Amino acid sequence: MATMTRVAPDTQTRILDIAERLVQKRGFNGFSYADIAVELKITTASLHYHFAGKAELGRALIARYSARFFEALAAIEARLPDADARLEAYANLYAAVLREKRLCLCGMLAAEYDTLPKAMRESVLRFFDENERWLARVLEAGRKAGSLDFGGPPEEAARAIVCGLEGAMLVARPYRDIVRFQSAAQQLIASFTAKAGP
Amino acid sequence: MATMTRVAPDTQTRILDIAERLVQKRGFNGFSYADIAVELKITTASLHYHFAGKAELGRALIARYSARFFEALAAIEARLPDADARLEAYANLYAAVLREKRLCLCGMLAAEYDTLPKAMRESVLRFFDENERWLARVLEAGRKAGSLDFGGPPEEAARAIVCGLEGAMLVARPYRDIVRFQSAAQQLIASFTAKAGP
DNA sequence: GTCTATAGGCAGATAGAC
DNA sequence: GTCTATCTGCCTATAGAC
Repeated sequence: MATMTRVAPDTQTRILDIAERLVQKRGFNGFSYADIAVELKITTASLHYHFAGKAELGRALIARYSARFFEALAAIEARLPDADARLEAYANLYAAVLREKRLCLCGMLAAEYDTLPKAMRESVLRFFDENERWLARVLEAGRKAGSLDFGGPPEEAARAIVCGLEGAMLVARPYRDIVRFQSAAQQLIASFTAKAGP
Repeated sequence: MATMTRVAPDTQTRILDIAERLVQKRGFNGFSYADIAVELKITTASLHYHFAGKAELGRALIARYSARFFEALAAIEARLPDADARLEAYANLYAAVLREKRLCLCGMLAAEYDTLPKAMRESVLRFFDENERWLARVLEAGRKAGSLDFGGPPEEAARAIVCGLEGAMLVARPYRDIVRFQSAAQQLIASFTAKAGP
């Protein structure tokens, strides 16, 4: 069992925390080592001790972000048995990010994809892939159980959900309007939910 | 009546053409005056004669892109009387952009919103606003005519469509997979289309 | 691990000649 | 309109001391 002790985060972790926020808010091309250094009150030279270059830092960011996200998905499965509740919880993961006025890390990197170091590109796509696989399983199970209703293969439905939620974040964020996101997300999920009735 | 004569584009237009492509592919923070200068075979100093700074260039890009987009919307209305056909044509505008491996200009700028010169921000939001207004009118008319079917106010449905299409471009582009976009767009539109039936 | 110092490059921008 | 020349600033990155 994990202990409850919270130790102060080490330098590597703090670098990742700051860099993650900067990428999600300003993009990978919108921040510099200097931004991190100022906030952490160390020099840019010291940053290079922890991460050889921006590309390596970027790779580490995606790896940590993905790992945490997939842990959150596992937690949803452990906590909620129903497919429709799982879908709602999934959308709430996105909402929580938006509430901090951030974009999904990989959504932001998708926009900047053409300018990313090669080492980062593949792992951005794998993030989406794994999201879609998880959603497809949820959707398939929900359809079998009768709580969800949609036509076509669950993989395609899963892709539409990822697209819809990423897009809702992208558009809602500059308006600073969480309601805009919630509305789009709710309509999206509703279009996969079985209608009660005759 | 407009003449059929195509004159060679002037320098301003060529600058805008190149810059537009660069922003849609690489982002506003992902290209420089030097990139344009090389391609146009003039110096960066000359660029400053046509556009005082990058912010002014950015403003001009949004203005031209928006104007053309709204012209395209007017053309759809002139050509297609049915709401469901108009929706499909609307999605095809996005698909045409994606086919050139570009993101929507304002979708890209939405991702970079926090780093944009102030002069550019407002016009990005106005682009989305006007898209939503147009869609809301189409949706409302379609519901009255019976070709479309959805619950809630047309303004909210319109927002969900903009979000869904922007997101589908964002995610599909790094995969270089137009089918991924088409699938998401089709599901989205289908969720607003009246079902034929008993 | 963190620092100072510095390299080398690229960014956006301007002055002034033609 | 376009050029050369130049500026200032920021960027990533490295060498080497502590």
